[in-house]
Amino acid sequence: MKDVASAAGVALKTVSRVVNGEPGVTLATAERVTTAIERLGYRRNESARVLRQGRTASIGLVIEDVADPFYAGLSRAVEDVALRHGSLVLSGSSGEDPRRERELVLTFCSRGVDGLIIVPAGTDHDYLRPELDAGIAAVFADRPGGPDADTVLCDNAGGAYAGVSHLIRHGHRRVAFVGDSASIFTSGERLRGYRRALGEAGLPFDTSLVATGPARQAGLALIRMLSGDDPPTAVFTGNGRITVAALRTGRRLALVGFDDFELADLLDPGVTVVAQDPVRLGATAAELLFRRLSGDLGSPERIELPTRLIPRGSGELPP
Amino acid sequence: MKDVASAAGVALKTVSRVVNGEPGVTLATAERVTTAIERLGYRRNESARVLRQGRTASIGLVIEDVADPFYAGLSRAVEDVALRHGSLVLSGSSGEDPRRERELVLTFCSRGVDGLIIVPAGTDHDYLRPELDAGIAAVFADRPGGPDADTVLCDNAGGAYAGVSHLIRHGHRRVAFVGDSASIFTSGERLRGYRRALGEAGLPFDTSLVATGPARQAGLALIRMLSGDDPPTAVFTGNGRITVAALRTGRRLALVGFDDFELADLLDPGVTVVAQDPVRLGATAAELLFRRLSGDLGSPERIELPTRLIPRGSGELPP
DNA sequence: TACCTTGATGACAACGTTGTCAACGCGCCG
DNA sequence: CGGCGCGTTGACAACGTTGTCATCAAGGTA
Repeated sequence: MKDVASAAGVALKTVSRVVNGEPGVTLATAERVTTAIERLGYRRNESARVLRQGRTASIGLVIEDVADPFYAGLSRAVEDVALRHGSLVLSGSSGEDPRRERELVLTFCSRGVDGLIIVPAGTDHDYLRPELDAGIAAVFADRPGGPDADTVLCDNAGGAYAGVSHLIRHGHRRVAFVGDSASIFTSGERLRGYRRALGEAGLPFDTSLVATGPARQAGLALIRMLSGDDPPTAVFTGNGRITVAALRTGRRLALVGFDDFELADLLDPGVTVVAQDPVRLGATAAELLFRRLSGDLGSPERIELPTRLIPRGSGELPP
Repeated sequence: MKDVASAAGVALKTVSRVVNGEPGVTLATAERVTTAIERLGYRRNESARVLRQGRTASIGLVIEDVADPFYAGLSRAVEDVALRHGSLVLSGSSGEDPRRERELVLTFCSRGVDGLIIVPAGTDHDYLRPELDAGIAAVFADRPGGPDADTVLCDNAGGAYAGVSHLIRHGHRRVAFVGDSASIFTSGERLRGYRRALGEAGLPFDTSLVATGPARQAGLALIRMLSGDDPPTAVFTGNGRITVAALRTGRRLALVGFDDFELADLLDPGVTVVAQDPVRLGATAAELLFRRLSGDLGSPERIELPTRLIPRGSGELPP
């Protein structure tokens, strides 16, 4: 910038004004400056600008794994909203590791992000306190981050309730639940919906029909369950990866899965799912974040997005 | 930092030393400083550090669309490698728009990224010249960015050749090619492999068997082709989205698709594909970038990763 | 005792930008 | 013709950090 200034024969500040489109510069002067900028290939140093103004026009996004289609859709939505607000996105995958989540968040903060969108891996977010006090906004997505934090969720319990009820309506009395570790919020909620559906139908909650854990392990548990005596006649799977694991067992199962996935309709039978909308989730969280950033100081919001049951065949198989 | 210094009763520089683990500070002093840091919840301002040292420990990643599983895998790999090198990743989706690509790249540069990994949407990267001269490293991935730029590609032509030859070996004489717009590098290369396979088998190149364009449009073209007179007996699809579009035509097709996808094995028949390895692509590009960043000034490299034919049934159907 | 070495600590400038305020020239009004 | 206001421009400080160099005290040596 200094070089540009001397090349154009003006003061630093004038160049700054031109670069930022501030008023109070003659057309002729602006012209000279612009020419010099072109000629020298000058680009503003954003770090310095950030240092000076304290605003970075960037937000941090911490998710579990970009390679998971659910989070990939969410990412893209966040990115698009950020772009519309002139912001960049720093993103990182926590891989369900609370330590890594924390590390990412703090790194983002020290880089001066204006706000954060976090899919929390851990449950304790006290480490964020100083940052929040310092005015960094944060929105939690997919899982709650705390009682007084902005949060955007899917209706996990309701979705699971709808899916399991659907199976029961089709005549099933023994419906298995195969899901993620129950310590994960979404998984716990879905299990809750499952129990509620059973309860309302007057069916017992039978722990021998419940398997939780990582996808592969859950798949094995399902196989054991199916080859035991008095096996379930239908299965409700608690997330996309586990739905796929269930499909890989190779059996023709009455099945409803939580989370939609590409090609679900092309399988035989088509896979009935409870669909979430990751794009809407990401967009909603991002919009909320930018509302906060532009000064909305209202009390914390907790938004719950609806899910949608999509019947495709597997959920309508008789016992 | 100033506050910490006065709280601990030391000079600014001493705090800086402690924060950076520099030698030359008594244990007692360090202790006092650390305590003060804890108490005040101090975090180093990375922007200022960047401004001072000119190094940001962050790289920029420009891809076509994070929501596409191929790029999602690539992203995750880049992220992991960057993490291992203590770097952050700024990422953005260009959506095949060269203007947007340029905008993203320049924004990243002005934020002072140390290097870039670019899946180029455009063909002209002259706008990068000033940045490259300024010492920012760039690696192009999946598509070449220019003759003298580091590039990591998949063996597109070879993969397509293998896939089409596979169909021919199974008795097909009329093999259609349905792919992306031929102006996209990967698509052009795959078409080249297709022609080579035909040529080597002594089959004619028949333009009525070639359809290119966006997925939906290509799908429609395929349907027209199949219901014409003298239809193809087999189809080679040029990317994942188009493979899916072909599957959605609902016909039992002899089919080999470029790019693997989840559940390809669960369809009936299983879908034979030419698999690329997005994770390896991303990791290779990132490793190359970090090698450059750590001072490797060798001449530009062009790395071509192999593809792998995975027979699953659809590619082995007879004419 | 005087001098030198060593290690700890601090003062200060610099990175590139922008906000603040002053200076300057010009035309207008009284 | 003098003073005033306005629009343009520039000088300077500040953002928070780190690199450079100076300072200072303690301890060892001649």
